[in-house]
Amino acid sequence: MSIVTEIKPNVQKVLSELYSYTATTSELTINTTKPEFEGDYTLVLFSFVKQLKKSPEILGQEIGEALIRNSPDMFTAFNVIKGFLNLTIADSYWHNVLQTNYSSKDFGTQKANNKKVMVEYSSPNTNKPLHLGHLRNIFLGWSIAEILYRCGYEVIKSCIVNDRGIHICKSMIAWQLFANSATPQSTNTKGDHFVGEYYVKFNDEYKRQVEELVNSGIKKEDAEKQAPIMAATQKMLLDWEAGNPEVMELWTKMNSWVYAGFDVTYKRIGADFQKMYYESNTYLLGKQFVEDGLKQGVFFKKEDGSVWIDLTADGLDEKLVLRKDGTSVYITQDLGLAQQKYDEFHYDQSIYVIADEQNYHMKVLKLILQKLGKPYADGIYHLSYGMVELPTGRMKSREGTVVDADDIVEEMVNVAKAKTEELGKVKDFTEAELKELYETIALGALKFFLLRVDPKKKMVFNPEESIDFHGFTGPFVQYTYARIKSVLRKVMDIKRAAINSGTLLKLERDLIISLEQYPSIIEQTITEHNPSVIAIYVFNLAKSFNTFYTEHSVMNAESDEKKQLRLQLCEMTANVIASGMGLLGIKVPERM
RNA sequence: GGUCCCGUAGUUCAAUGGAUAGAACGAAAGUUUCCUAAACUUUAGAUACAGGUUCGAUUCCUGUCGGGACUACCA
Repeated sequence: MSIVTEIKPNVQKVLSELYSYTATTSELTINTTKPEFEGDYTLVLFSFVKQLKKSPEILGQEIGEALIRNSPDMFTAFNVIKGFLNLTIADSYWHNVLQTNYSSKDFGTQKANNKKVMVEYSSPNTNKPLHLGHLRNIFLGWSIAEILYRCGYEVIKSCIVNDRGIHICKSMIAWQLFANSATPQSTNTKGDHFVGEYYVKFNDEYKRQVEELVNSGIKKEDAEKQAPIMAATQKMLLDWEAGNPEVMELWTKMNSWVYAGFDVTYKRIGADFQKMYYESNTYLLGKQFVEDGLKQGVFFKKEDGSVWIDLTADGLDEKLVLRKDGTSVYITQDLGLAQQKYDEFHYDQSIYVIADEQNYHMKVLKLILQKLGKPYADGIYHLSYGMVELPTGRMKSREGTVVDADDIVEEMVNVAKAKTEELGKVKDFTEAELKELYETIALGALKFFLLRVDPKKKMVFNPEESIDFHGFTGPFVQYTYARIKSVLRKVMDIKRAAINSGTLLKLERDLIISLEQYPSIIEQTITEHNPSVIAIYVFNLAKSFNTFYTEHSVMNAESDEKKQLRLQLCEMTANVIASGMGLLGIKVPERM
């Protein structure tokens, strides 16, 4: 139980005893005490002033005295400033926190809870390589899955691959036209990049053809339809839908190139999936919903035969669910896929990591499922995240301003290498160890950078400035860990006795207080679906440790008791850093 | 037009309605005979604007200005 949840019943008891007032837990506001005041945690008194008809000063005095009287083991001092009751928690309490948890590797995590949750993330198109936006998605999805897993959920990571449609045909057509049978192997190109090149070639050629037609006097709108390469693409899509063997073969071949490329990237950045869905298999799903929906009166049919749902009462619009030609649209497929996932896994929750441009779409999806009375509808959660933008604005593939995922990882690795060599601290590492270290630091920096911001908010990535290993970064936290391990390596053989007494110094105390908050931080992360809470926490913890470490020696502590205490502090800090970073998908190096 | 999101130091990000709005980078100045200086310490610097709600507002409400997303029988 966290210190805050322990303080609350004590306060409730006091309020009841002194004033016969019953306070609910949520009425009590308890914050950490600001550094400029004396105390560890602070009870905000203003909310009781009116009901209890006493001044904040008197209330604070009376409550403070009663708390110490009732629980001298927990509270040792208090002071009242304005409407704030600052409480000092007993050293013995903090000692106990440390003693109980310092060697635990899974402090803050939880036992199995028999809940099953699906996390769908990444969800790429198979016509181009992954970019920075995908990385935010992937790191977020992986992290939230890991956090839930470590907190007792059964987690199924899934991915819906957008492997069909007009955009896929575009790269296929361009390959037919321009590739001369070239392959990733023959050109020594990573498969997803190889296919992506043809997607770009398509657009270049398309633009050229449209321009040519416009110059010959055709209206732009018509030119866009008439361009031969576009007409060929449209035809290919029809052929694909008809199952034309030649087209299917090309499609299979090119997609396999892309998958081989994705696999390399996924492996390098540590992404994994238990279940892959392919849109080519799911795009016809969902039609059963149309029947059911019409029968239930949730959907209605227009004169032309198209089927709709009226969501105006919910503040949304009318939404099409079936075209007049009887084919399904995107939302229909998603209805079908949600059902298929449920049939397969019977999830309690289904989290979709999808960019915020689809907020409306996801709202509609959930709403329709609720209206259809699907038992799994309420468990659907859209983990919406903002776009990653460049200083110049939004990334646009057509303008070539997309930051490629593989490129940025490689660049980070190069910086990690250069910086490591410059510092020269690991000259005895083998080649393999160095390579691993560079990857650890590079991905640590990148993941931390993308995860430290609230997912809901859009963020800016500055290619020059974002590659930084100082300050609020992954490498800063990793470095703190490496330093601690360096100390601990030196005392491997020392037995650590239990330390239960002794006055804690300010910086020792600050560190324990911070460590104690870790479980609550994880809980907050889950309720908010927001890993940035952990990133911010773990950074502050590292900072807190560094301040302590600079000020107080561990090896040459004032007494053996202090030395033991600080070793425990070191070990617990290292464990929490490793754990927290692990929840973000970031490794921590023993040395760097 | 309608719906929704966002405007915080020069820049990138924080702040369950709580104290004097925190960090980081950048700028300026310091710290190493001592456990890793990828560190630590200090200084300067911000809530777009106008109202309202209340003991108290960056946070909630209204309006203005500015930015973005969505609003396809595209996915």
